[in-house]
Amino acid sequence: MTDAGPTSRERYRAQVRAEIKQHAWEQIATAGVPALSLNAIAKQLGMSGPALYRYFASRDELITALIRDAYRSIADTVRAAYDDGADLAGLARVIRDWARSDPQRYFLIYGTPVPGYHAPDDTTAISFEVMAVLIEACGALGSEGPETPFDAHLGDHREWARGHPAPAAVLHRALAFWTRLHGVLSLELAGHFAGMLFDTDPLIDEEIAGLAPRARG
Amino acid sequence: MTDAGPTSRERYRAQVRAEIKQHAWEQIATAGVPALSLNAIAKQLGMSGPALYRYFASRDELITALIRDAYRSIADTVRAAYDDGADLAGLARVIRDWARSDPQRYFLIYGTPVPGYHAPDDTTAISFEVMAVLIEACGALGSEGPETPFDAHLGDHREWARGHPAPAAVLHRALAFWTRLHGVLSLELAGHFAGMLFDTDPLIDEEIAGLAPRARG
DNA sequence: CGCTGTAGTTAGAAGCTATAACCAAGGCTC
DNA sequence: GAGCCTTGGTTATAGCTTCTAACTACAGCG
Repeated sequence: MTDAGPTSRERYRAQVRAEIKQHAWEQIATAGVPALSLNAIAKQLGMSGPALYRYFASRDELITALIRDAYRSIADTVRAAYDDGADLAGLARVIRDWARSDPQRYFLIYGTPVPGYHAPDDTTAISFEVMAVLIEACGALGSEGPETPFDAHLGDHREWARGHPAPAAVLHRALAFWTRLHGVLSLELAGHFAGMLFDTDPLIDEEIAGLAPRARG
Repeated sequence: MTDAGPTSRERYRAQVRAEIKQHAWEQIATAGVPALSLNAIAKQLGMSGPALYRYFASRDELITALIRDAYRSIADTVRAAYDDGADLAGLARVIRDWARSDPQRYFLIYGTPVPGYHAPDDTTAISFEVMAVLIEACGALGSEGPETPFDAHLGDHREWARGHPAPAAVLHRALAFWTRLHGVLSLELAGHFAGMLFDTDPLIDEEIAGLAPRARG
């Protein structure tokens, strides 16, 4: 009992902040980030306008908190799946399920960037957690086959992988996993496949399966 | 001289509309779509507020016009490159150059969707122009190799390609070209490779080169 | 010359973010 | 327990936004 834990005020504050974020997610899911209104959230919570600024200093700070939570959520999801023994195909499946469960949350991370905005450092750290899992999962596939020029280039610039000691071909695969999955997923979620009545799951599966070493020789 | 051509009023109107869009593009490029302000544009043009509504009925209508122009621009760019003899690698190059020249314009088409918004029909028609070029360019690669299950699935659902008679494997390749290129490009333009000091061009080149028939067997 | 339609104006409603000033109540210290 | 001080809430207000309404002036056509 050296630390008395959160005080009742702290607990209340955390509770209200959570409720605010909850309503914010609902607004974003139904109308997108531009329509997010602090005023409307305050009314929904029964308090009037500026009271909300006691909990979030600005609209940007609220959105930043949402972005942080989104990163945390996908990183935990990917980590949990990997610890449960998921391979690359399995990781692709949990990520696409995560994205489809709330497309606007996915786009909050991977969608249109705001020119001025710079994500806080800790979110890039969380983002690397995901990349670390991908690299490990790609490493399980082995790395025979000749090294391409781009492999060598990546091997010389592995600061983006925090200097991860995996073979360059593995880094390349992790990167391609990310870009291929995002390519299909973001176009699908953005509705660019609307009117295209095919099933996107097999496309994702094939794109990911194509990352296996022999297919890249 | 059966048609007297545009009257001076029509020419003036078209001119002002063009100037409005010009300023809108500048605002979007520097601050993103959410910061687009009709009021600010009107002031920049020396007219006061509501005058602008004589030219665009609403903010949404202006944005829709910009979206239409963006689609028109990329379709013309791709078409011109193809007519100049560009292959898939060349098409990838012109598209990525087009996107990098104005990332926010690219994201206006392929970025975060607004939940309620539905693009007008003619833009999807323009979008198909691009797809038609991609399908033709992919057809030049030939289509030997076994047909995958997803190939067959695509062949049965070719309404998205307006019933284009290309072999299913070719349709598949055009689709993968689009998703792979968008995957790398959108992550790069969104800044998710910031801090990753490698060159993305070779990654795009390899992803596109990997579409060649023998690599998919 | 006169009429009509168009381009512009100002005023104003409703909404937003955000700040300022104020008030009530809960918890900590003495 | 009394008093103070932090915290959570209020209302008022500034300044911005989109957009409508009502009005004016002008340009072009018959």
